[in-house]
Amino acid sequence: MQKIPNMESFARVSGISRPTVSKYFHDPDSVRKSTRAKIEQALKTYDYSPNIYAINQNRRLTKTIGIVVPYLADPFFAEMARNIEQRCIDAGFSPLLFSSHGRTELETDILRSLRSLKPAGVLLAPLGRSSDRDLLESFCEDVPTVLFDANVEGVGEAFVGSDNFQSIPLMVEYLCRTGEPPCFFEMAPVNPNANKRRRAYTEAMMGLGHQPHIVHVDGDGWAFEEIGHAEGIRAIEGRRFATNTVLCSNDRLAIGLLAAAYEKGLRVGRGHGCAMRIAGHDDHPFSRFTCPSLTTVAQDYEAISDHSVEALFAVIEASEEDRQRTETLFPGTLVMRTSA
Amino acid sequence: MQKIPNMESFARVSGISRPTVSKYFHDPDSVRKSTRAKIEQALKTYDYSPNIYAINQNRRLTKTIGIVVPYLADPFFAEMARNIEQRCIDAGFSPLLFSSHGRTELETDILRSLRSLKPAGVLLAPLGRSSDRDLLESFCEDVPTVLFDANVEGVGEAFVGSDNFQSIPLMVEYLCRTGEPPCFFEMAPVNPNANKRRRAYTEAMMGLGHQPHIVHVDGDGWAFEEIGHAEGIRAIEGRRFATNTVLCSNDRLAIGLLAAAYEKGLRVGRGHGCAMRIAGHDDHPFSRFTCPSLTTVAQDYEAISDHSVEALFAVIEASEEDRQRTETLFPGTLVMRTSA
DNA sequence: CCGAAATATTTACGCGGGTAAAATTACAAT
DNA sequence: ATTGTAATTTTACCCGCGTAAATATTTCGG
Repeated sequence: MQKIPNMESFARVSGISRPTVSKYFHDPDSVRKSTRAKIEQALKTYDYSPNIYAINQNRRLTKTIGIVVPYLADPFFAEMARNIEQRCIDAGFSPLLFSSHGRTELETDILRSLRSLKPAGVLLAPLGRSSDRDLLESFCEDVPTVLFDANVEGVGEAFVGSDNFQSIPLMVEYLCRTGEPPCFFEMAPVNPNANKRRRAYTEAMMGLGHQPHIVHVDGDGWAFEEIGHAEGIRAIEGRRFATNTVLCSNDRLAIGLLAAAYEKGLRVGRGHGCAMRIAGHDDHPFSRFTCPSLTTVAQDYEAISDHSVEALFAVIEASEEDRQRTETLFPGTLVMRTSA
Repeated sequence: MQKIPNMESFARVSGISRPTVSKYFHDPDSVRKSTRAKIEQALKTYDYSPNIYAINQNRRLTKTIGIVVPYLADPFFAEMARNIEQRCIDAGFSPLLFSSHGRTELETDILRSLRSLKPAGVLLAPLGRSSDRDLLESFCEDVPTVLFDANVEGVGEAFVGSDNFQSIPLMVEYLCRTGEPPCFFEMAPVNPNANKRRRAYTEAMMGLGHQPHIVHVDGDGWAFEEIGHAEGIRAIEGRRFATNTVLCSNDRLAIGLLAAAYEKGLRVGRGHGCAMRIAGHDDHPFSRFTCPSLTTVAQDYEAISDHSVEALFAVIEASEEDRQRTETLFPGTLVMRTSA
């Protein structure tokens, strides 16, 4: 199949003028039927596709959409990104995926290069605490941006996430009802969610008339399992868990703690002969396959990603005026498995 | 800080001609020192960066590098991609990351749009069996491509992966030496590696004078843990494992089988009181945190990604002539944990 | 079959910057 | 100071396509 270098030549061989061909590529239905037939015939005979760079250079807003997640090696974000990507494709956009890998410099680099790509919009799950707020703000002024997963107050056109103040009490209530009230196992918070979860835990416990017990451990970065494991062992050895039930700030931490308990010979579960109960939060894709399987709260991945995308499209289509920032929180659902 | 719309204006305010500024942006050292100082001074005073689309449109080879993996929700590929991304950035390229999500159509879509991006090169971990070979071939003719993880015979400028015929025998030998000879637990192969591993297993067993036992289970797609779990339970119930030791085709399958064994009340490990031993292959990032921790063969992630990138750079810099296709296999190392 | 509105196509120009070749400059050696 | 040469800078002309305005064509009521 003969390759055609540019639209000019392609227009010539299809017997149509170049601008009409250009119209066709933007919207095949915008040209006369007979014209369209001619073009599509030519498309079968010759190998041609418009040059992406030339297309975008002279257009005010491109068809690309940036997706930025803090840590792609976390299957939670990988799944989320997958969902979002698909929605964008379905809507005729070209998604570009970036991961900050938990590093502030990378996030800023990504935003910088994203800005020069002039994307139609960006879906951003920010690092959170360690994000460069000034940069974020100025970025969001240039590019329609929807935040998801982690909120940064006042930044972006919308925020979509899950409602920690609903999900954590849900779990606390369940744990209290079925056994000893839980301690809360957390690490240094990487984003606002962690803080909210701690507060939600404390409030829920107080509400039920129990004394909250927070086991706070050190550890930086995104190697949550590692932290949960190493610090879990230390916490167990130091008898830092006041009750036999531990609610972890997230599933990955719980997976680490599960490994710690196993190593220390503690049987985890709610049956007889079990020394401890462990619960998580997020319904991580691997939580079904831990031993024992992890009782957790499922975030509504799909609702969050779907709604994020829709919110972004709404912003893109709306004019500058209606820039009413919205925050949407989805409730979690209890996933009872065998660990608690 | 005042925004400057294009290079023309920027050149004017810095008192230099546009083409010289253009040169500067390609290589700051290629202009006279005094010129560079002027430009960098202006860069501090005004806000300007060249338009990406305009830059690339008229250049034969861009500075973008495509990275394509079959399934990004698999932390193995996520880690790999992270590594590769970083190397590309360090070398002054702009990596773009894509995931086929295990679907052939998506892989072809990605390759198609990648081709029109005119990337300097592409690092591709193909789906394997379900890849569109014709498309792959024609793609590789247009774009310098290095395959990694899964090979497609004869396609691309190079292949970099791990040596299944070294790693599997390593594990088989270890398992035979320390207990009952292993069965081999596998699912329908998604790529050539799976086939190689089965053959390597069979040969290794024969070589040691043992009868190979292959437990082949059904299951499509990339939900390996799910398959390992569901089919693992059936295999255990049906007593399909001829010995108490199971070598899984990969870690994710092993994670599923581990969950199955746990549910069936079978204690896994090599100590007394253990009913079975389970080993994996890949050293998946989560394998350290399974219960019990998974004995496996570590693929040399870093070596593979590093070498892939270097191979690609070599191809990019070399001329058309020296297109000697190379295959590089890295050996695995035994990671003894507690499951076998 | 006519004429006006609605569509479709063409004309003409611009976008932002790459890059060969010409012109200028710098620098070292006479 | 002069000259030769290498390094820089300019000149000049593209690239491939978007898009407003002008023109042509179709559609359709009457």
